[in-house]
Amino acid sequence: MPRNFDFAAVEPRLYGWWQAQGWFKPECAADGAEPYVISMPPPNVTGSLHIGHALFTALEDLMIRYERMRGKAALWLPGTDHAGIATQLQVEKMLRDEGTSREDVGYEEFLHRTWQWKEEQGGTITRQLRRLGASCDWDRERFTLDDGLSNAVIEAFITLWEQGLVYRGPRLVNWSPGLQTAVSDLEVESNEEEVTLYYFRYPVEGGAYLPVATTRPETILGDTAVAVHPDDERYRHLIGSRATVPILGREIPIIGDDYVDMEFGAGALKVTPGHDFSDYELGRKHGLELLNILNKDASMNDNAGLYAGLDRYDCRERLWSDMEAAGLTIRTEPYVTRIPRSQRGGEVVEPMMSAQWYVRIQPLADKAIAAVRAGRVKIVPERFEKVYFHWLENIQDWCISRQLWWGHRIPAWYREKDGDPQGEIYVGREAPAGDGWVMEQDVLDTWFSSGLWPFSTLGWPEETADLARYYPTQMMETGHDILFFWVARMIMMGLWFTDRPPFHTVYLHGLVRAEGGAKFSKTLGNAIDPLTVVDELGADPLRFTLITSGTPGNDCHLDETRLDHSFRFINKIWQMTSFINMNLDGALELGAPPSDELDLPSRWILSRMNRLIENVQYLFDIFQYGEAGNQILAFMWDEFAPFYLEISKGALYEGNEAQKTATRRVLVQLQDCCLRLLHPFMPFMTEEAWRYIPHDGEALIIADWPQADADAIDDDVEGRMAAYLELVREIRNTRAEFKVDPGRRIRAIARAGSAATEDLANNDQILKRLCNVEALELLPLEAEEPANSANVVVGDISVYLPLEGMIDIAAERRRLTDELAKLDAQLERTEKMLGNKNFVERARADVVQRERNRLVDLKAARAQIEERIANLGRLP
RNA sequence: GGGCGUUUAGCUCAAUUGGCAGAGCAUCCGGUUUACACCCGGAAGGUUAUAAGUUCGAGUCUUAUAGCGCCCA
Repeated sequence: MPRNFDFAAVEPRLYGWWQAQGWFKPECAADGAEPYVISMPPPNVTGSLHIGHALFTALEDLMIRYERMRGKAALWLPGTDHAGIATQLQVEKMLRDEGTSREDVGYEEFLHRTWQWKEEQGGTITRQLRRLGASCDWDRERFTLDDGLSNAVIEAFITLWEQGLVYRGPRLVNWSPGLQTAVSDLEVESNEEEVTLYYFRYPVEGGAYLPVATTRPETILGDTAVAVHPDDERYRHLIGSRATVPILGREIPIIGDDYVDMEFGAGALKVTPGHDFSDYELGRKHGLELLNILNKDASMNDNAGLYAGLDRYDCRERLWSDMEAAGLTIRTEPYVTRIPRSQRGGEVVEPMMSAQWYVRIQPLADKAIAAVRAGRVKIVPERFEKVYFHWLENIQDWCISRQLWWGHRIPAWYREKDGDPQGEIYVGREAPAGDGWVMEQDVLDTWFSSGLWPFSTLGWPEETADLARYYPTQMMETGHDILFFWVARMIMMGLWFTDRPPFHTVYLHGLVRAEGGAKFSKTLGNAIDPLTVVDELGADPLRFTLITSGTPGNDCHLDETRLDHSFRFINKIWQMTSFINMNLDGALELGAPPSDELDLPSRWILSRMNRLIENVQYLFDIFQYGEAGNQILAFMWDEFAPFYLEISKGALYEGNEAQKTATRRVLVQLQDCCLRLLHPFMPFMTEEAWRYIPHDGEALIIADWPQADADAIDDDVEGRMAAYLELVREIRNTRAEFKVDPGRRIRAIARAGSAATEDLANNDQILKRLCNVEALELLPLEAEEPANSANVVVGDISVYLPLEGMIDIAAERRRLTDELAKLDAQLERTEKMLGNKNFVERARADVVQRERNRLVDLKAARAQIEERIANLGRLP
């Protein structure tokens, strides 16, 4: 067995082997196995792997490998998303770099170039997922723009149209001037920014003025009213009069509405229904004219009069200085408000009137709410259900059309009628018969196709065998940041089109952030590149770190030192395997011998192991994978390796054949179990290490998941062993305190009498191997206590360590007095608890019993130490 | 403005129904002990943000306050 785990050589070899054997496919399970399916959240086809992808890969592969080991027909279906806006932006940038543009090359050529780009870049991210060990069924890989999925998108759109749930019409939309497309509410991010608040005078008929404040003066040109609060003593007499739009001289009404906030600005409100969502509502309520003053690139249009053609911000400046000259300005002041920006381009989005396609979403939302309420879909952690309900209960119709070129083209045709080029609309797979039909240019929101993902990838709307067997899926694992974008829409669309929720459980992970909560970003240079980590440390440490660093739903702040720790853990396991491997001798019967043939340490460690299996099972059941990983680590690093494995050297090096064989069987059993439990966390090292210990089966990836043996769990054995290990710690502590050379083997003497002491003497390897003492010597009860000794007490066990020439009586007395003080403090606490009638009567029985046992132990230890101090007093 | 989360060791995070607050990293001391120096042994480090309450018992439950973060207006 190699001295170290050579991850760079092993990882590709094992991955290729697993895949070639067909173990990533659900068909490798036994006939009739229950399916377990995860649809992979499809990454952007042209993207490359970042730490967020690594997190979902680690989690989903863990789930899939776990269920595969449990005998399920496990299917992790991979794929990629065409990611309309993101990809189009990338290709446009490429064209810009070539000195050309989307418009210059034209529609056909642009699509051609984008497909070309997809072919070149498309394999990158899926290759990178493989490096992490993702056990996906690559034969079933899908792409949102492939034929099958495009067919599903068209089917879904036409169905919704026929059901009257898709409509087209002019609405105020979030318009992205740079991208020249509408975007949905969700794609707009509003954050507080420092801007300027402009105070100015609205001339009113009769020579008066109304003071108004705005952060967007250019929209004055689109005002169609001024509003004041009907209770406002200052201005209410003006309701019904007319005001004049500055510079343009257009007359508009002054209206009264209690929507106006009298405290804001100067108390009066300019109303721009064409470029503000609140004003739009106000305008509808009051029957105001709706004026559009912007072109699609956010330059001013003819409605802006002499400002036509100016960019929106140039116009703002020019208009303000013209108003200043006209004496209409009051003042400006710094102001903090939320500015809506496009999630993709980062530019300021303008509300603008535009004809778009919408989904009437309420009927779909109602079903989605009901499904979660009824528990047909479970969201982990549960608190996100509230967020989900709140969003769906206040949902707005979904704007699904985008003025992009890259995406699913909406299957609609227009024909001129009564002078309106779009007077007639036809929706269908093919252009209708007759002349003059022109196909819709708009494409669908990327999330429209993503919403169909769990069933479109399995063949829907065709009734395929895969759809029948693997739908609905079991688990949807994704980030909580796309709960609305994606998860809610999948649930809506799944219920609507298949009448079943697309998955049973939603597991939401958090964002991976840098230390201190900073966002990872390339520009900040604080990004951890998963591929660099894989190159340097291997995939396993990255996976283990990501899984054990977080809890469901919470962002995790990734501490890079944990990567090193995971790497060292993996080395540790390799070394443990290596130790077992080199102490084998020929064929070995698998499984531990029956407990009555085992020594105390073996029964102890098997009890601990089975308790671990129980705990891990419980934690997996409640999706606490991180804690499960940590518990396995703690078991191996804090119990198995430093105690059992060390103690086992006694039997292996000095024992008889029966002892050797029994110990080997226990060691192999332990390591086999740990490797199985860890396989979903760190598939490569565990698989490779497993080959070096006796095992049953072809590969760990398809080995059985461990089951706890409740009969092996023995509280009595664990209690006895815990006391001895406590004694070990005390002896080590004492040695350190008296500066005994770690290499020096010392004597240890106990007086016979307690059963525990004799039990310990029968297991002399414990003290011998763990604190470098000779075998425990037993003195008769009536014997004198050994001279010049330090004394160590745990419960009713008292051990003397003769340390000739090293013991300072005064120091020993001080040490024992300190010890006594500690014991007294604990005694006081325990006695107080047990003296409390309420505690004894009301606390759980096992808790009370534990305190009673503690009291007995503490009293015994105290008596021993007191005696010892008294004896010290008699020494010269 | 409404909602959700969060605040635990210097840093990053744990803590199964409420039952003696734990890891890793960093720090200090000591070690080439035949699986591992990618290691081993020992030490130090905490009024669990603050204030009340419920309870025999609170990091955990309730209420209020403050800081930080996210979501929705």
